[in-house]
Amino acid sequence: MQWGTYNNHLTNPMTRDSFGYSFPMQYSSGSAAAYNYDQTAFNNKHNITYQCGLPASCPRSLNNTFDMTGLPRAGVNVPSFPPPLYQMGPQQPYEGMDLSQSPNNNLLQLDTEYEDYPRPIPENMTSYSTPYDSSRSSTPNEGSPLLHRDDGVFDKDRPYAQLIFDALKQAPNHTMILRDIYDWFRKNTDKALDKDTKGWQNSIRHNLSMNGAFEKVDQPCEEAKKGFMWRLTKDALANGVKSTTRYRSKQPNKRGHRTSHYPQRQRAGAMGGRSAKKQLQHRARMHDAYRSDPYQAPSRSMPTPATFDSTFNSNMSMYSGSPSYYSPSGSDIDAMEYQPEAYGTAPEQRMSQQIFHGLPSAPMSSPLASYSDGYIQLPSDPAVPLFTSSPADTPSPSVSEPRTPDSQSLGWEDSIYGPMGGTGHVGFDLSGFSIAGTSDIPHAHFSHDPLGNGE
DNA sequence: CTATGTAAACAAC
DNA sequence: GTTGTTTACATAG
Repeated sequence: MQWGTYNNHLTNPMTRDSFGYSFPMQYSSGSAAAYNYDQTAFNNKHNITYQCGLPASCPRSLNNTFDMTGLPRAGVNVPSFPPPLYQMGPQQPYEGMDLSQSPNNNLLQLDTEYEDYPRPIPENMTSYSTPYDSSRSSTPNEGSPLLHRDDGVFDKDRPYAQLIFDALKQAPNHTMILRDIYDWFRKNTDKALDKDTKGWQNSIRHNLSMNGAFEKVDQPCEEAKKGFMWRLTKDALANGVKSTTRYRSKQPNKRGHRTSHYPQRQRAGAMGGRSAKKQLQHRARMHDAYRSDPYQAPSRSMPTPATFDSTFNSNMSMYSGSPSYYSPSGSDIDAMEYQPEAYGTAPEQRMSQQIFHGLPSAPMSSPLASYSDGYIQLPSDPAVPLFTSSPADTPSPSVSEPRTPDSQSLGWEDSIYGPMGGTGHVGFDLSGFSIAGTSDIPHAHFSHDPLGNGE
């Protein structure tokens, strides 16, 4: 695990206390208030999304509440600004820790969840507040305690995913637009030194798309050209960014098996454009339910036996009583990537999930049929259980089973989990959803309106 | 084999 | 042209 060699203390522009928590230097590190902070006030529903801003507001606009670092300006009272505890850095498995040898790594981090992520946005914070001004007439890092170039803070040899993680981590709400990420790279890395090639930008986009640590924010910016905002997932914030490869095809490289020069596959990018459109259309409803998950691509095959893996972490929080891995490549990192255990669950429950995480599971079957457009077909008979334990020869669920790796915006506190360690019961978290149509419509449509704006 | 970087096709805007 | 998705391929280890 290459990243295990990185010293996060150096790369993280936070101070780190003896507990491994990181606080922005601007705050008092190690204060009793920080450790004993009552988080209940911040355990509210997190209907705050990263709005592109109030009308006529777009990401790059700064506001008077926060400075360019995203921290409150001096003298500005921001009552709802997250407490220092919110600024804890992730318990990243650095310092030589080998993730592949620690499938229960999260067990060591039971207390590191972020109960309210995304963090609240102050009322008077009108928009995404970029630390980078588009004019770039000056160096936005000047005077900032958070950003220091040329002092070794940013390791220039780290992979893109890590660098993007750093960029987003220190951005307000851990959210940036692509161009700001570009700017961050220009300022803080050497990836962009070669101005003749745009490959580094391509790589950034590739990582944003392919790495589950990054997610698009629901609302596209009003200036369409700026695209969406990208945000760290709460999982990434808690556990750090992981391999982008995790999200790549597990299909063996068929190189050399071709009989023609033309690729025997779906055209590269064909899914991209169309799915992007689909996502635009269904974003509010499905909330990117199937973003960046190659396992559910119709062109891919589901491994057998038909086990639901723990990465099936949909907005419905389909949760097997004994989650199993889909890890065709045998990677433990894969298996732990999207463990839902840390989100909104009590420590003891998470402990249970941890305990059961590694146990073998019975194959699950489901009458659910789903469609690549985000629709899901429910059994017409409500008596039909949605999931049951099944013999291995039971047909597997569709490979296009909708799932929600992007999970930040709703309901993850309210997940209704099935009995842990049971025999295949599952819980659905349908909070935030409504079903358009009637119960006897097989082709039910899950809609989602996190902002309550109507659709 | 995995992790990573890069190129590129492609769609939408 | 930009943004986003996806696949392919090369390379290091």
